[in-house]
Amino acid sequence: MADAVQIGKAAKLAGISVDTIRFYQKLGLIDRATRSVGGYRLFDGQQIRDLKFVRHAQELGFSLTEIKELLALRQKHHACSEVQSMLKHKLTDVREKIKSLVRLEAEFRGAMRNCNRELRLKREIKHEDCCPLLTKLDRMNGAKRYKYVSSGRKSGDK
Amino acid sequence: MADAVQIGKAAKLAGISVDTIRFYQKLGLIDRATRSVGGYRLFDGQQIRDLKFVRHAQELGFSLTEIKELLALRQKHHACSEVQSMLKHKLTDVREKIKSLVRLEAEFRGAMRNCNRELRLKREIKHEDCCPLLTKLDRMNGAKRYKYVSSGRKSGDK
DNA sequence: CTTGACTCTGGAGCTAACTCCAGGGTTTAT
DNA sequence: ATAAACCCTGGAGTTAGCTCCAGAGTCAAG
Repeated sequence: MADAVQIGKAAKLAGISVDTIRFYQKLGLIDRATRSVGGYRLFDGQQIRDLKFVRHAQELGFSLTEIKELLALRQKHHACSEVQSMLKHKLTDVREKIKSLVRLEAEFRGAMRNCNRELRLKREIKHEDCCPLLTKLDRMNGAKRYKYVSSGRKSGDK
Repeated sequence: MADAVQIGKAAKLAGISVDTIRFYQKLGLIDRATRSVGGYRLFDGQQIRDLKFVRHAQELGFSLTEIKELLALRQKHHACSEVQSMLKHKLTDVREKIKSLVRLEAEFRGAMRNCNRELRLKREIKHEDCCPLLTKLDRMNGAKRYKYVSSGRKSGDK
């Protein structure tokens, strides 16, 4: 049962980088890591699971701060209502994002269709009308502001 | 037609902060701003529209870098195919995000339902089982990694 | 001609979430 | 016993997208 692995292995198992694990530890996200005689961090199954927990929660749109709270809630394993209220928030969030994105998708699809059609009729039109996307962005009636970032992991992903 | 406004007014009209406008200008997003005798920036209708364009494009998930490209494409108003390819990319992006979020929403809803049911049966269960969300995060089979940020504008929004 | 509201510049600071580095120690295999 | 492959710490750097500030100039009103 003493499945203690060093940070490199842990990183591989959890699917994050060594530096990131250390970074999480600095933040206090995961702390109770034991050390080997030589001072190496040793991670057991539970801690690997914690790391994965962090990753998954991140995928679900929780910030590291929120994740810290979640982990805390989990420690005192109860407080269902607190988790619930975070959940409710997140759910609202997520629904808004979905709405915006669905609308966006439709607009993009529409823009593409127009674009294609007009490319086909190319010679007959003034070219400024060719890119309805740009026009659309010009005219857009401001949606509720939200942002998301393009999913680029810079490296450590190889 | 000479509807030239100063930066403060422009900011209000475009719905962004003065500092942000200057920041965009530094980035070269919008540059051809004329100046008054005293050196004040003056924005005309087109530039206000440009600023809104930036804001809208941001809402749609374009990064400032991408927006710069979009604006460039717009300048040479054609290059429909280039816009198209950005569009295609974005569309894929957006679809992925929607898929993740929809899955996420379902999970959240499920978690909430469980949570409620179990709260109702409270006395009969061991409390550790109460928060299926946490369990779920523990067990999750890693979705494709992506991130989005919670839509907080810090200030300048008042 | 003074006051107050606005604007200018350059540069520092901020948040999130890492990422990288130097200069060292540890482990393991040969 | 020495090299290769790990690991350690502390701290600096990165990216995106702002936000804030000081010190100074501009403009309109009274």
